[in-house]
Amino acid sequence: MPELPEVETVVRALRDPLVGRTFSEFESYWPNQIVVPDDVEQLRARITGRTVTAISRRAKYIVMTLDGGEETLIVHLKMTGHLAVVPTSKPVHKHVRNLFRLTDGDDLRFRDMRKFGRIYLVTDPDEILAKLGPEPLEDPFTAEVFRQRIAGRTRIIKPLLLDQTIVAGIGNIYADESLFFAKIRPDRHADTLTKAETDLLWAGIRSSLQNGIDREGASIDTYVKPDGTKGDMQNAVSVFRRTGNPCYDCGTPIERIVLAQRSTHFCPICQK
DNA sequence: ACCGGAGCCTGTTAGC
DNA sequence: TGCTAACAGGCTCCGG
Repeated sequence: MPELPEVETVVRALRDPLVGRTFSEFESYWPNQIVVPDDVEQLRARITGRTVTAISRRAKYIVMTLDGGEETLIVHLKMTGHLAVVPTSKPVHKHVRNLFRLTDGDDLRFRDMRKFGRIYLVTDPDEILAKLGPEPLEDPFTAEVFRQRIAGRTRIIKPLLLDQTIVAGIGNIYADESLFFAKIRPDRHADTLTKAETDLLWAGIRSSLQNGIDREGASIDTYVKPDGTKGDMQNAVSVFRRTGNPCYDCGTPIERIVLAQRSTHFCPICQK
């Protein structure tokens, strides 16, 4: 499941093959993934002839700026999305849902087994991105800012971490890993955390996400890098999907519970 | 403010 | 062995 580190890895891999390239055609095999504009024809008309001038990431969104500055193409991979630049001559994989043809013999292909991924073409990116909380790895996101953003919140901490308006980019894997780092049980209510615990959680968010980026993502379900190879973060998780296996710190079997309809993994001894 | 549930989806897996 | 049902989950919307 692509979260911030996985999306960052995808963006870095796409930058070289995509920036400077021009869209020449667009083919949609599953138009439901296109949220805006309303119809495929409009999307096709607005991107044809446009050149990608920049690609970046905001939370889990991939943001492609097109020349002229009037259009921004935004893609969210959700659960099983996979975005890659491949030669047009290559057979189209059965899970390719939307295909952007480029002028020089390549395609930007959006593969997505479960069709949860979303495509947006907007003139103002804020239409999609404005509601997001701060980027957890950027300088403005200090421990102080984190404390303020959860101040007064009574919700259970794990679902709170998954709320993209509080902090952007954390998903199920890195929420569990951050809480393990901070030795906080995922079912604690946010208003019971001490300042020291909140600071530790802030550090846990930063270090687990950075570790994920350094290892080029966690290939636990279907996630692979644009070139099809696996990331390495799945080999470095402390608790995620390790149910029943011994905690690396104390040997106690990792437990699995469900919080807000999400499977949640933690060490019942290390995490208080 | 917060919670729970439905919906979007399909490949994999658990259970009969 | 072969079938069905449950499960996985990021995000949005709805009702309470």
